[in-house]
Amino acid sequence: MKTYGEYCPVAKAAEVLGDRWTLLIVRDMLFGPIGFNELARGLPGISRGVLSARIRHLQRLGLVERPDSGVGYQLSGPGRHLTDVVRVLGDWAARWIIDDPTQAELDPDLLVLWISRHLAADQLPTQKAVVAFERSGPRPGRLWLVLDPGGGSICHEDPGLDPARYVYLRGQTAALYRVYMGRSSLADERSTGQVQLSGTPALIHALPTWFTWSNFAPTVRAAAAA
Amino acid sequence: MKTYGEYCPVAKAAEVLGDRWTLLIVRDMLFGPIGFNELARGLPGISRGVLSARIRHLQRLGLVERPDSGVGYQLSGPGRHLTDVVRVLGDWAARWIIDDPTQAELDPDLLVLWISRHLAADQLPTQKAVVAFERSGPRPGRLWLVLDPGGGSICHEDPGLDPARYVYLRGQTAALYRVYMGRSSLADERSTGQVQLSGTPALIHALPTWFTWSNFAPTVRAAAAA
DNA sequence: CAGTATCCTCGAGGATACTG
DNA sequence: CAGTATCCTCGAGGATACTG
Repeated sequence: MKTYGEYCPVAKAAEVLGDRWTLLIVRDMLFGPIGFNELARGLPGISRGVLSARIRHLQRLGLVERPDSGVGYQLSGPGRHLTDVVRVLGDWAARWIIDDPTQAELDPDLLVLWISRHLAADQLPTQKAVVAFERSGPRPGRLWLVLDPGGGSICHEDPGLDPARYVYLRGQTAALYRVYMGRSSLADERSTGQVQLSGTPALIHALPTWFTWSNFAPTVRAAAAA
Repeated sequence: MKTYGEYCPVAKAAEVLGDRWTLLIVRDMLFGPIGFNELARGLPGISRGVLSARIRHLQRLGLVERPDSGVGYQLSGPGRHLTDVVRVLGDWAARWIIDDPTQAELDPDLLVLWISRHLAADQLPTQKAVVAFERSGPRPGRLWLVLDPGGGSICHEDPGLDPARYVYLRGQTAALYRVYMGRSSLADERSTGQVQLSGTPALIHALPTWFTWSNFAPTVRAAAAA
């Protein structure tokens, strides 16, 4: 990283975190240990070379380390203290900057990935259940999120489980992004028909309890209320 | 700025603040309205073209505006909320990153500029007083800080005021940087002879009350104590 | 004081293919 | 899965001189 040559903590922080992608890598490591390819998947557009260089740089600074398991990476003690930094940056942008998503930002894979990273661990179905995301609009497509008490996993093909364990979530990607970011609620989007749930009634009823949505949704809601 | 194409507040914050120099420009605007050349002086190494482009960008985003006076720039409402962001970033680096200054970071002009921006407004001398900074070491030199109740101004020539209103602060730049950043105290550096005060006794006695030092000094001290 | 205009270089990083 | 290696381009931004 280019330095500033200033003996100032703000300049130091900018040197450490100011490289392109670095802050987003830290953000994605805040959820716990994560592998190289999983990081790459969550950062569309990053090249493998850059991701590799960033991780090595963060390791050299002592902010990222190998987990005891030896696979993937995790934040070190000092790195975990970046939680506050990421939260404050995100809260600021959620309050003052963020608008509706642009067309280019409507990445359905990323959305489902993020949704799958924000699950209510204690509310998940005791028996495997499948949320089938079906997006309408310009580029229709499907994704399946398989949930069990241990968490969720994303499939690009129908996992082919018991049909009674499916719930279908249909709508435009933009509508689901709004729900995720706290610009609207699932209930609102359902009542306006932007998002439709179908499938097993018990699962339709339970689905809203599974997702906790974006960490910044409360701030977005507070900003909208102000 | 390059975008990330992600609908995420953290990515948005990184897009807005992630350009080289931007965060430091915001930092220097947090003290109140400031002019173009004054900004450039506080950011050694920035080119006038880049500074101009950054300011215009921040204006377009609505984070920076012209003060009512029409001269210089100031943060807007949303921009002022970056106070938290800058503080958290700096606190993190002050706690986990910052070390003693490197040789390249020992810029005496910048140090005196920063000292002059952190004055205890209600403790300043009622009559003009001059702090003459005399640095020893590889590149000796002098700077004069003229204080009055309205604040301070830096001179590169002896302002030639009443000699009874002078206090001389001698030492190596590194020692004064340590004091500024909270890695040591003025009293400590004086007791070890790293910094020497001479001149009018009443001013020597009063001098420690004039300076509040870096905003991050308390965090640096807390980190050292831990 | 407060910028704008021009030139020029270097390196950041995207794309891609490859390896263990 | 987890990276490394290579190529290539483009644009960021430093240096400098100039203007109102």
